[in-house]
Amino acid sequence: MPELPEVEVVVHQLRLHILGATVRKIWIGREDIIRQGLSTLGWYQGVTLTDIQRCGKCIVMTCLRGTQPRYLVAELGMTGLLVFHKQAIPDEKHTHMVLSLDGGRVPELRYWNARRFGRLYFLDQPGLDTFLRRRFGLDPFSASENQFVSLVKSCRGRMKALLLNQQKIAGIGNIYANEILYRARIHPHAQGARLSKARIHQLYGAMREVLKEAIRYGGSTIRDFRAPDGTPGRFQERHQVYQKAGLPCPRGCKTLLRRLVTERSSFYCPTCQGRS
DNA sequence: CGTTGAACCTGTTTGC
DNA sequence: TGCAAACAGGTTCAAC
Repeated sequence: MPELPEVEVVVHQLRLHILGATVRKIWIGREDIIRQGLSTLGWYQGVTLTDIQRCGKCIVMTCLRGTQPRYLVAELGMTGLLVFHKQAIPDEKHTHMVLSLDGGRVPELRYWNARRFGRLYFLDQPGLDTFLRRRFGLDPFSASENQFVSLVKSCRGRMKALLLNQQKIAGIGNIYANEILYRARIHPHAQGARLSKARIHQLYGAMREVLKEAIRYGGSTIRDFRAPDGTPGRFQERHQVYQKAGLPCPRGCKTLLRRLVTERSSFYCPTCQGRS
């Protein structure tokens, strides 16, 4: 569910509603949802949320107590949600954390996750630095075109795999990898190193356009995704290829879209997205 | 180092 | 209808 655009939408709403709020109480449903920092939980009582950012697909909240910062990092995985009200979640049994807040526009923030592929991390500054360094490569919006060209040129593997590799470029998941490659007319199995500079230029533009447009439409809701206020995304209405195998190519080339089942599902047009 | 596939979980959809 | 298999937005680890 949550790839860069969805996380960006979440962060935007969190900033509007809970930035500056104080954490009165933290309720944890099951402790194994916390991958790091369980023993530091007590420290967070009374902290103020002074900054909220997206890093890759993670939400990073700065928690200040006096002048000391620590961080709460939420990883959503496939089914994770951060929401303001219980009405926004399908059921109560997968709520794993509730922050009770003072001084924000909403009284609480809930972390819900049915499949529990995502986790929570309570980190100090060095812990956060290590976490970010080990995990995330270039950011699609901060990376220059030259940096992106070097990255692609150094890739001996498949382009789809490169776009999904968070340590190389952070934030893109299966939906947007497919949509980006379709827009750039590049085959999911094209070898990065063999693409011309002109085609990498296309890809760089397609990546930023698709992600930007998806943010503008509130992300994609396939099933569970909601913004914190409960609003579903609308970008799924604009998907060109994702989960559309068997339908005609939207460019009108009369070819039927296909699905490759190696790795994770790749959806593409065999005519528009020629190899290499 | 790069690639592939399985594993981690739960829920929903599909097919017999 | 009933049940099993397939599949789902992600990450990580082992094996090659």
